[in-house]
Amino acid sequence: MALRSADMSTESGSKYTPYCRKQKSLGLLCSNFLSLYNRDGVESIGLDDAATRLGVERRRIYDIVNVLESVGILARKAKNRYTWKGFQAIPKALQDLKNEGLKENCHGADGNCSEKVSDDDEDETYSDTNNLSQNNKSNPNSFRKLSEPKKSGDNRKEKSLGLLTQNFVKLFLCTDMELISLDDAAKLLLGDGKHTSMTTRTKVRRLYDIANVLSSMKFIEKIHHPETRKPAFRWLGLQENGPANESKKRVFGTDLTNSTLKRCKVDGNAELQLQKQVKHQSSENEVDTSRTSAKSFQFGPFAPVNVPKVEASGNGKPKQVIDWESLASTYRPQYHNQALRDLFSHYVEAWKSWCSEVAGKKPIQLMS
DNA sequence: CCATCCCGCCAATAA
DNA sequence: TTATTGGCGGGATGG
Repeated sequence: MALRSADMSTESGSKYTPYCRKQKSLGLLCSNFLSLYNRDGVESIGLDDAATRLGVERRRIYDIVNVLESVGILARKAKNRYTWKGFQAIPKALQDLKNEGLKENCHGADGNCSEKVSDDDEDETYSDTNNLSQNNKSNPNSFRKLSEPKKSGDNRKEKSLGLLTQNFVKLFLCTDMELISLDDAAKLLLGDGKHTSMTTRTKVRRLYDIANVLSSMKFIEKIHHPETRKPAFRWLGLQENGPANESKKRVFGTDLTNSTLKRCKVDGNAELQLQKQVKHQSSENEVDTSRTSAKSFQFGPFAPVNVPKVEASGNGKPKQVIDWESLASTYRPQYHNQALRDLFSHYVEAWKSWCSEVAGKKPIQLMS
């Protein structure tokens, strides 16, 4: 149902939709997802609900959810159902990842450790649904953890987006590499040299997906290698090193939220055709009329936060961080559902929560 | 050109 | 069986 695509028929006179790819990116979707569910008392998230409200196919929700789960924000509860853990769960999840990575690592006595972390099932957040040991005989391998079985005839779980995400993150957390290109990551993560062609290609594709999501959450950032000119990613999420207490101070760049509605390119007003069903009833989660007013933050009278390529906007300072609110508002999402409308106002709050709950500490640059 | 990565077919898995 | 999950790679988009 709802085969939605670039469709420009029906009226040969209207502005044909240009189809801006960025509007459909996983990064944007992630931002929207986060904004949508970071609200007050969200505890359970239904995949169908998410897909509907975000206006995307189910498949994309799986992508998002898998990577978010890898970082602790979500936890799978049941079929079609995830539990919202929130940003506060991130630090621990990352710490766990780091520990695991460190443990699994350091194989050889060599100083150089090119890790090949591989399988590792669900992260244990202790206080969690402890499933009963319901292992049936028909599952040969259920107990296996360390000692990478190089004969990975394993299930396809090894290739899951979630695991890839975790391993990717571990790379940043456990290695001294501060800049990692996706190509290198792919080679590193798929261990031995059994590829050479499409294997890497495919892996890199997945890493792009992951990187987009992680970027939208500001865990990583894409930059161009100074010398090599090649694009790579740098970790800028919170890192541990907080001895016992973490300072709850500022995080990444101060946000300046401008929620100026803006669109990507030509206005696509041909999107009302798919409004055949306008059921705006709150599908599943009851929408409580919580505080929606952007009380806390005032939108700075900011100009045109451009997005990726800063190109001399009216701003004199070339220093500029891109945060996802701006990002999201810049690319006018054309998902239907007017729930999206509130999202924008909630971006600010979401961001605030994120800042206060998580003690990001990498003192990345701040403008001003 | 080449880096990026969306779309959705269709196969594993779960109910 | 059907429904849910989600690898996987073609090929379009954007630079």
